Amino acid sequence: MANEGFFEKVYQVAALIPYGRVTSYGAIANYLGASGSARMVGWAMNGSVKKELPAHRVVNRNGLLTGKHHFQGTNLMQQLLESEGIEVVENKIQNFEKHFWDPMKEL
DNA sequence: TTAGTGACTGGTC
DNA sequence: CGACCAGCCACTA
Repeated sequence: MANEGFFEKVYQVAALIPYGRVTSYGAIANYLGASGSARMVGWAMNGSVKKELPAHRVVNRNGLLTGKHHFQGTNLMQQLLESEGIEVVENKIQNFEKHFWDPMKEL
């Protein structure tokens, strides 16, 4: 687990997010040891679709679907989250702490 | 090469 | 408690 670069690790963690769970960019960045570089996690997610990553399970620390704009349009991200049993209202996850998945804690 | 931008976060006012 | 500022690193023009 030392060959991967920053992006590879981001992809790895994102791919490990279990069904019905969500995490934040900061959590991933912190797990990678780059807590101050949460933006890079978001930038890495730029190729999430190509990497087939469940980017819809990754939101900012507020549980807000900040990146939903990068999805196919509009409510696709919210739709996916709701399909997994996650309550989403106005692009915001309800009970975020309850659905939160911490890579540092789970991994 | 320099400058600008961005799927973020934490602290301060 | 809502809004603003600064730090962070990679990529594009």
